[in-house]
Amino acid sequence: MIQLIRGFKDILPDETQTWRHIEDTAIALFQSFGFREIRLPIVEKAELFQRSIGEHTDIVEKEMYTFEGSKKELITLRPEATASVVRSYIQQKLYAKEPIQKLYTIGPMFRRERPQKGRYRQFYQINAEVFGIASPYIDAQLIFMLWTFFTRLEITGLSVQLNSLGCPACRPTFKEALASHLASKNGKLCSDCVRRQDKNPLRVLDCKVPSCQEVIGDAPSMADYLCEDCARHFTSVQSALASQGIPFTLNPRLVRGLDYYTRTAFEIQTNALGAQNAIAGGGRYDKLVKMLDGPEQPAIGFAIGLDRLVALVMQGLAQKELTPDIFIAALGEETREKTFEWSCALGLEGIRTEIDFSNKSLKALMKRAHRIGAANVLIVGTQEIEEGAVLLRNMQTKEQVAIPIEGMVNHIKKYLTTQDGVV
RNA sequence: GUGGGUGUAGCUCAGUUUGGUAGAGCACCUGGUUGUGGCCCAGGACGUCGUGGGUUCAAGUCCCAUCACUCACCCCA
Repeated sequence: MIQLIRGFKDILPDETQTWRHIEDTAIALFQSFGFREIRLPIVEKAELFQRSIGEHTDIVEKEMYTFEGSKKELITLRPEATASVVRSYIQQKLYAKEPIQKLYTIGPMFRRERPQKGRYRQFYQINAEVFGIASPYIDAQLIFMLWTFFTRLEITGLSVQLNSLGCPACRPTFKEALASHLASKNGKLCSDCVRRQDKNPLRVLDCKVPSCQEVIGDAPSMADYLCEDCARHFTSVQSALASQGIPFTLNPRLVRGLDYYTRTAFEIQTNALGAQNAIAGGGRYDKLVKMLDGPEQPAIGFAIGLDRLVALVMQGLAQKELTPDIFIAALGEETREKTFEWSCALGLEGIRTEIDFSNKSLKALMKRAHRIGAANVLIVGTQEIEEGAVLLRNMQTKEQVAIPIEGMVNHIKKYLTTQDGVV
């Protein structure tokens, strides 16, 4: 037996309803906030991610699926969407027509990590990005939209974690202060953090090793080092969020995994999925467009982890099964031609119809109809065809009525609507 | 990449300690009811015991390897 690849998964019909529901909810909401869909390739040049995400991030160092293309250039299965959106914004010169672009995209991402609950090597995200707006109000609006999204999905147990990562003007000062603090605690850091200390000291703030937690406890906080502009921006975001009643927690240790973030960073966390508690995250990346050879345009965006979200939604309400309105129980080969024709005609009318083409006893057919949850069974034997009327049985009330073959589809339509009215 | 747990029927699992004819419940099929579902009763089908090797007269059971799933570390959505 050929099995699927480690860390990948099939999404079966029992789940796809939920996926579609979530995607529909997101699309409807995002569109009301002025977002338009963009669809991008799932492969890009490796360089795009190296330059945007950062050489010294775990994603780039060890998690990307990279292979050699025909002209021996390195090609990567995208590990995230923002880089591609930015690339497209620049390459297609979307800014020329209108610098302000609000875009969303839905699709798979790939990272070679050890699979775990809520973590797959191919995982799905809904991304939303806003280009060309520097105002803190868009930060707040984006978070407001994200919060509304989860509210509409009736997800509970969520929190918004908020932080500011500063900008190139103030972050270096903070990095220095942090580095000297860490250096003073030499010997108390875990091996990973010793490595991070030089390359990316901010990451140490995120470490969960108890001994590191101690060191972090009295470490300097970014909030104390924000420059005037960043501080004002951050305050405005907070008051705008508060004015909309969005509950948020200031989390000075919230660090994004990608190097391109500046200023506002946020994450939506759940308490219901074990260790994989982040179901959405994002932030501002004001320098990235320029960094990738585009114009100087500010930007902000977020990503929602669909796999985890589906798991949450499935924990809640059971999804509605799509059950047949009509099950055609055809008795014997002599009825096949007619019942086949009717099943097509009913399907055309939007009536969910199921038919069994095998030669089974009526008992077996009734059993199957019951099993798949059919609301009604159309019983058709040679006798019915001769008499010009077939039997329609309501599986719940057990009531059976004769339906004339002449104009049958209309009769059934009428019957179903009165049925809905009664129920 | 590191550590723990688990792989036996379509599903949930027992059997592994102490090697000796592969099991239960649910689901499925047939019949009881000659053309009517759910409940009941009777019968039936379904397994290379994850895979490969080894030990043994004999392996689901012991040993080695390997794969997959799973949880945690790590990372992140």
